[in-house]
Amino acid sequence: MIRVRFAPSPTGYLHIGGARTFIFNWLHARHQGGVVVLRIDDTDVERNTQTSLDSIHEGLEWLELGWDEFYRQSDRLELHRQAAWAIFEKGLAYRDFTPAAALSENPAAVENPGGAPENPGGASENSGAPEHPSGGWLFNPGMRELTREQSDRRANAGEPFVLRFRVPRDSRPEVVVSDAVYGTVSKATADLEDFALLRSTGMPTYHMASCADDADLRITDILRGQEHLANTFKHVLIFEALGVEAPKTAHLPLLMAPDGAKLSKRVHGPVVSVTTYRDAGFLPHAFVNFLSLLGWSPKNDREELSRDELVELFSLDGINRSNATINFTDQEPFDPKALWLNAQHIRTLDIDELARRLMPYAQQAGFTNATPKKLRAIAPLIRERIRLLGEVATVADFFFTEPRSYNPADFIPKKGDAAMAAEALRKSKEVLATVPAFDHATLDAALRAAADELGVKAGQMFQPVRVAVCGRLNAPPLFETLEVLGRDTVLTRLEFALGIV
RNA sequence: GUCCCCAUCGUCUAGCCUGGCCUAGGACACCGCCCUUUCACGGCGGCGACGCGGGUUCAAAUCCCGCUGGGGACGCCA
Repeated sequence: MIRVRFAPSPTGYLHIGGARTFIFNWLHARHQGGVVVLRIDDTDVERNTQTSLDSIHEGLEWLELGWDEFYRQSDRLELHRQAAWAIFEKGLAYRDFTPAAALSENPAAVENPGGAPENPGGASENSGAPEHPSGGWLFNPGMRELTREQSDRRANAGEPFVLRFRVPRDSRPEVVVSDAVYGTVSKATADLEDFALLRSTGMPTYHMASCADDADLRITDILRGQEHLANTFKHVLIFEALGVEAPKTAHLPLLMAPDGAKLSKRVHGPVVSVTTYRDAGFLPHAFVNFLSLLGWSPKNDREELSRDELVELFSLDGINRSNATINFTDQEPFDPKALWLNAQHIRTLDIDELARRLMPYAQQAGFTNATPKKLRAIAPLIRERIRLLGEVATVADFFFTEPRSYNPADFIPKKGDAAMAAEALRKSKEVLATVPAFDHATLDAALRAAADELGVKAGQMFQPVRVAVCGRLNAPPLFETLEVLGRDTVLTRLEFALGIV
């Protein structure tokens, strides 16, 4: 049984990259009838916020995909600590008593945490910490060699320490990872630093908590962003130290912003937030469909895929290795392809569902008279004309409110003048006041006959009427629109327009 | 700086592993035409890419090497 997990840390809202990782996990699990675990990786007490946790839930729920099991790492700290000490007992980890403060006093360590010496010649005087022959911090001096007795004595005396993994640089040349996407990737142990397992506060680090939980929750497959590929070497070491089999991994290519950098909440702002998509009127599935195509392909030229098709077609083999750029600007926050896919999915919705999904957006637009019945009547008229559900506000406004600010020039038909427009309006009003029924067929016949009588083309007849009832040049088909609006409203607007032309 | 990864139209991608069917396919966007009472939908067509340089081979987008470019990771963050 496949078991996957999505493990966000509650330090910001759910963004597109996180959503995609979740979607891939979900698809991978559902494809083979597996289990989806949602695990909140909240071991960084300093940065966790309830707002963020709520945002993650809100975002994931909106996707309408669901998950099967839920955990919070903060509820499982004892497990993580036990795992860390078990590694210590095996001699595979050691206490590092180097004060955290000493490190932050070192300007180079703060401004240049990567370890690249700004002044190579003076690097050694910075800390005296062992560095990789070609740069890069490996471990703090003296700590690795402490005997168990010395270590215990200092710990018992209350001296704070962090527990570090003892990377076996002497006994083992490299760590090899077999990734479902990137293939066999290896890293020399000489390039791996002694990473922390437990902080001086006793809290587990991400590496420790993540691995201990993956083992305990029997996670079989890990799908996550490629930024974690380098961490995987450390994790392999932890799993081995724990004596468990490491889960299979599949690292996903990163989602990039148009500026070329990794998508980030901090620099790219709300345009990458899942709720921004929801609020604008994306259909959850269209959003899922769009993200599923970023870094993955069914390889059969299909793009519009239903949820079942996605589950059916999804395979790790279809995941690419190169990063994908998602297009957005401050003015247009949505990738044109996402917009197109959303429009496509809107068109496949049946009218009742479309009307139902339109309701919140109509209310949001302030259309207090929006009823399910009215939206049901309008939905077919705008289904092919909106890309976002939120566009109901601008495309269907005249169904709910009186048109304002007419542009008199709009009334003038092609190859016509104001007199022709006024004539068309007068005639229409006369005909529509007496027409036996207010339905498409009757309206069509009556208005065309009226145009003939006036000696104008149908288009010249319809344009002034359309502008009178809709307030603008471009609108849904005229007869259906008149039908939905009803005779009284239409007559009133025609009368009003007559006063403008 | 060190390590790891990546490299096909503006963007998302197919093709690469198992060289020839590739005068490189699809989609979005853009442009044009058609349909049409406007808009939209739809249909048709156009524009547009194998980063560079060496190899290997009868033959390379596909294999190898180098270069360049891009990204990521190097924390008592995740």
